[in-house]
Amino acid sequence: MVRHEIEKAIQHALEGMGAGDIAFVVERPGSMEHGDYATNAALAAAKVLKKNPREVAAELQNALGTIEGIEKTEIAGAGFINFWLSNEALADVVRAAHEEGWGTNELYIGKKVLVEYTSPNLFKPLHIGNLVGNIVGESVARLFEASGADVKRLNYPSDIGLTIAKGVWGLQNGNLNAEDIAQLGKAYVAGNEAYESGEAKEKIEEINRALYAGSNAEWSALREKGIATSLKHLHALLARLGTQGFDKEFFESESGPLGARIVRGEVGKVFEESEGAVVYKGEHTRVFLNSQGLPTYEAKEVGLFQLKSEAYPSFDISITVTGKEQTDFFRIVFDALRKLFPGKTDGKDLLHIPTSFLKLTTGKMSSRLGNVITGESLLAEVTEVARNREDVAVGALKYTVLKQGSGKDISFDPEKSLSLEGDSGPYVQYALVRTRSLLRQSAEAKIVEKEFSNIELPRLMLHFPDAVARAAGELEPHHVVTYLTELAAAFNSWYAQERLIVDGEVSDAALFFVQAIEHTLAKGLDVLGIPTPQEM
RNA sequence: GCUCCUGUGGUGAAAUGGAUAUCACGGCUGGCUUCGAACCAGCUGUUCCAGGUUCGAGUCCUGGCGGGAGCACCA
Repeated sequence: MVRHEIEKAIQHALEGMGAGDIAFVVERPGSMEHGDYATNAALAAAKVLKKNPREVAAELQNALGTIEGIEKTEIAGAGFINFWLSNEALADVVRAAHEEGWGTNELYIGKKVLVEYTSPNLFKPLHIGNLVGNIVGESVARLFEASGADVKRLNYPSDIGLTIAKGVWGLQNGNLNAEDIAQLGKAYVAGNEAYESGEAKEKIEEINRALYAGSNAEWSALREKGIATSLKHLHALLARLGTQGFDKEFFESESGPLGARIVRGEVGKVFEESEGAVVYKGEHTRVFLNSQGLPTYEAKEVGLFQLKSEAYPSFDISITVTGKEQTDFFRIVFDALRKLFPGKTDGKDLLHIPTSFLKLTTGKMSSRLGNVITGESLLAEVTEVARNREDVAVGALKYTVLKQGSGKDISFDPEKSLSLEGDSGPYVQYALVRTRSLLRQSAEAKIVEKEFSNIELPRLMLHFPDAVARAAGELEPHHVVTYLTELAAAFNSWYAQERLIVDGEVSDAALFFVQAIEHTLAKGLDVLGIPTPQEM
């Protein structure tokens, strides 16, 4: 890596100038006019040396000597030093893009990372929020993998509780088939209505208690059947979204009782009793066991953590992806977990990734679908706009979710996200498709040995691994999205001006170059979990 | 009320304390006998306000104002 060579040279030069311990960065400059890399080292050193920054820059520039791969350096602005790669170094970038490990880094090498995401309510259709969590979680998992980590994908479905009881009531009352996903959905809706209206509130609560206790064979059987149907359907839908199978699924029916037992054993130590409930007093008080002695969401997290650390005792980082409204909740729960399991949490990272709300902006869609927008109906709607291409629809959806930093709400307009013009998943997919189309057609052309040179695109490709590394380090996939859009735009612009295949002949060097772009776009999309179509 | 998040062109976003704040949409203008027009080329800004820290602030700090979320037995 040329960047490391630059860093080494600067460090060495600074030591010679008596400023060896200052912090500096070598980064991508804001504009390509400022070279391929820039450093603020002289600005930082000037402060320590109490000298004029531009003088320090000149001194530093002289002290750098020759750096492999660097053709030119220049002092600019307040005292930046800009670096330009040599043509040979840029050719190396194109070559590197053909290698297996292109775009990977070693940020998390040797680390075991647990990523829990999606976490649906079984019996209920996958909700838009679940969809967002799935998209973010999958990309984060892939970013960790690209950074050398051993990733375990985890799912934590809710398989017991009021939702399930409503569904079981609906199944029984309507005599519906628990093995049919459509009928299962109807059963939940019916149960929910009956509960809300008061028509069967007591009955459903009775079912709920019986399911927890396992005291009614018929109800329990309906529950089991419904769960199996629901899970199967869930896995099929997630596969369509490009989620690789989960390594493990933990269920609330396991985590609840386990968590309750652990919490009960720690009353008077980590937890205390208050108004008949068992609470944890952290930043503020949270209830872990309610006054009936039943585990709340909090205690279930305790059980879940126990299950996770039994399955993967040597994990280094444990991540939970959920809606951002749970941020505060997780802060306190993680705090409690550290007190509860010091041996299992010391030196480990427990992280929560908050996901944004997806706000649909078209009236058309919400009116057609009503208030409840399921992940599946959204996907169907977007697919229709995407000329019936589900892979393009998935790309549009995922791009929209991943293109911005976490914490902000996402406005999603199915029309605009699939607009024929830029800044969308299909835009990047389209650029990729063009490279692939070029490569296909080149296969039928005569390959000739001919010079080919393009500086612009290799200068951009140079920064691909850094974009992935930064996204992985910050847990912010949008850095990759931004980068890919820029690369796709640069490629499209080049493509509009240049012809590759002329009179049935194509230059071997040009072909090699297009392959490099194809690899970069494809690997970038892949790390986001966005489909990489052959044609559109 | 307390706590956390957030405020950037008409709209949606980007910018690890750095250089002339970068893209996209919409709008206007032009481009398909051409390797794919889901594309390309061109035209349009008080970073909410006021102070402060810094060689340098959209970014950090303080105080306002606006938006969102969370604050005891739901998940």
